[in-house]
Amino acid sequence: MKYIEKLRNSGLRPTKQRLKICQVLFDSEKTFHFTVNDLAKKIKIKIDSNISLATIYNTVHAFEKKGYLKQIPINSSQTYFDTNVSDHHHFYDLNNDKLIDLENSDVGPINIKKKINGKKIKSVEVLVKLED
Amino acid sequence: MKYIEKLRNSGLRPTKQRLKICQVLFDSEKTFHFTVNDLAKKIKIKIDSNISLATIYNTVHAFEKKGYLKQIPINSSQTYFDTNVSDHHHFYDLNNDKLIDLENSDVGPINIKKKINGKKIKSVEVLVKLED
DNA sequence: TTTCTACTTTATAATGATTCTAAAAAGGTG
DNA sequence: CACCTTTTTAGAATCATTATAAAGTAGAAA
Repeated sequence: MKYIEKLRNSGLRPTKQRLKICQVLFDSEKTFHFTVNDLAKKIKIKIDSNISLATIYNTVHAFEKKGYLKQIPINSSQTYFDTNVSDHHHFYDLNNDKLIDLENSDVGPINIKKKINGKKIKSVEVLVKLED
Repeated sequence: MKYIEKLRNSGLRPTKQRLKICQVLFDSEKTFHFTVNDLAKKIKIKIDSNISLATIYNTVHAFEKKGYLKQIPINSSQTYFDTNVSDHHHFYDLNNDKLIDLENSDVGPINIKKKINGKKIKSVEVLVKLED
């Protein structure tokens, strides 16, 4: 099945639970943003099965480390993840805590002129806060 | 004293504790980044007095709401604040969890081309992740 | 298939930052 | 000073996340 490779690449055995998590994460047409709690609910609804939070955390973190998921840099009580792993940015609507993708092409090139000794840039992420 | 106005502007009475917090936050030559825990330690060392965490949280949040402090958008178990409230950005060194200011002039203009219906932009923040 | 071992899952406990609470203390106005 | 409101504080509560350890499963090898 198509998710086995993704799991193995992430250093995880393809178990029933993990394949179900993959289904919810990667089977949908559109990418989406989620917290671990959101994901747990979605799994319960879509797959009608209870997977323990520990397993979900474990799987999500492995995917994140491997680049199959991205963490969204934002201050919130929960950690937000994105199934869109392309190079892009976010709007954050302060009035309802919703995130909206901002494509790279909608921001234009960002040129970081300052260099830090011995360090290289891993990512450049823009967060645009919105209000009414 | 110079911090009384800042406190009153933030809707807070100038109490002994809050004036001490102001001293540590705003008396230094350079701006700095901190977590509430960092700040509590700094107060203990510099002012040699114990102010309860509840009071520090309360004061920091009031200043943040009023714009005398900024929250730094980043995923971390603790919330990071910045006494530099000018329009600027950050490097985040993943190897040691340290933040470094990135002045606006080191990034160049950022042009957000996408508009969201009925919403206005409150801030545009760039986070540049660094690694060895 | 059977066995064996390492990896998984899970419920539950532990952790740690932040928020809440309620009683005692302090601010500040008259 | 008197009074009332705000504040401080220690400690409890909350809540996301991580750790634990016992029972289950994957998968390689015989």
